[in-house]
Amino acid sequence: MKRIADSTVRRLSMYLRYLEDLDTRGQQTASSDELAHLCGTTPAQVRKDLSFFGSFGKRGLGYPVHELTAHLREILGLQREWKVLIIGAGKIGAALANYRGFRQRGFTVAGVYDNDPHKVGQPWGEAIVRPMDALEADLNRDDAPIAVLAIPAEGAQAVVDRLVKAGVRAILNFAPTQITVPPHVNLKSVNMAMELEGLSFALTNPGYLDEGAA
Amino acid sequence: MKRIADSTVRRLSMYLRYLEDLDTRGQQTASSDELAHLCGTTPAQVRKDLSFFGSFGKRGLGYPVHELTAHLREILGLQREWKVLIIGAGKIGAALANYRGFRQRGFTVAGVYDNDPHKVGQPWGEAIVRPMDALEADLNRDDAPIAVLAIPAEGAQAVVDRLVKAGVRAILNFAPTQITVPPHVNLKSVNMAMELEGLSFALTNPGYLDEGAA
DNA sequence: CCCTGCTTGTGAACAATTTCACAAGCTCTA
DNA sequence: TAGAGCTTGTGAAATTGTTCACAAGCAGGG
Repeated sequence: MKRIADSTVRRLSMYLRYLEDLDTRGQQTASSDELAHLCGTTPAQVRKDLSFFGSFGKRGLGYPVHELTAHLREILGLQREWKVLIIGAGKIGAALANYRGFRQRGFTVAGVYDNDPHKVGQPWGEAIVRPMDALEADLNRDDAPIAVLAIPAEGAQAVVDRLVKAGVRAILNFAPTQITVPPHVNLKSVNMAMELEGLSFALTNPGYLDEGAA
Repeated sequence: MKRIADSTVRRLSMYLRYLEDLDTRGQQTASSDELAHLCGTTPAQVRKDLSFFGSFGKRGLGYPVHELTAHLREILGLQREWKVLIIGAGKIGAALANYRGFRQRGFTVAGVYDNDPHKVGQPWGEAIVRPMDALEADLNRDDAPIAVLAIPAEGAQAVVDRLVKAGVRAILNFAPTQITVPPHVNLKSVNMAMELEGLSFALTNPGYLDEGAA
């Protein structure tokens, strides 16, 4: 019954990635210290993060790698398959679909949608690009719960509204604009321009100092 | 002399985007309330964020759109041109380079690098893909301060080490792996798999509840 | 010029997250 | 069985980030 911080979930995801590595290499146990070093955090943080969900470790020994991997997969909801709709048959969507970790983690592309008549009907990975207008009908049939929004900012909100109305319950937004959704829908936004501007800020204001404008 | 939170910088970036919009539309002033609604935050947050850098508003009126736009550009270091190296001539790099906000904000692609002999020498946007081996020599010549890492996880750290040694001072990492850099180098990581897993978690554990494992 | 209505700027209160510090507990050895 | 050496799990403290609440200040009207 406890709220889990977003940052915690992101770290869990990272723990999982490295535990999988260790597991493949046959390592039996890993200490919070080892995990912390791999993931660039602190041992205390690792222990606290995991403790929200149970006691998975053995004192004096560390965490059993294989078991913890399974627990994390379950916590993150990765034992099942997630169908993913990709909205926008451009470079970003292609990058995502090509990414092999995508499928390894149980995410499969259920469909690709675009407005551009030149793209509609073209093969795209293992799918065929479908017209945006088919969204609603397809959704009723397939019931894909996650949508990746990889279209320009203009019109993004309108597409989101359609997705939400059609029953999508989670959206990963790459459009560089603010999107609003009803509270029962989960939204995450990734904004590449924003990240670059963060770097620009850091380079311009070394050490994050306030230059005292006036 | 005050530390600025990462979240604050991201919001500044968002304020700038919407202020530019308002400015193009000829709007003279904007209140913290209006900005907050556009950006999905609170008026108090807007005022606090801006107050770290000065007093840009007029009480009773709001903020002068055009002026504040200029101030934010300066704060974020966007009056100058930033040269960006793209490491990895794949889909992600292409998505970034294609993105029009990229150039609008003063980021220009200074070079694209890849190891794949099939890609080296090919035209790529307005650049020509160069071999990874040319990195060091080119950097001495061009001195590009920002690098975008769009290569697989394997070998990412090695490439980063080379970039750092060659004088790169900011890195935007899309490789799904933990990267370490010396303290004088700025690093931001974007991990698409992690974001999707965050959605999976949210869908699996509605309301972010602790299911009380045992 | 004074009053009303509105909006900023900001210290102080609050909330969330991270770090600390240490008791509890496991394994191995003798 | 007792003791040494580790490492977990977790309340409490510290730190970091957000929200509140209100005095200060500007514009416009009478």
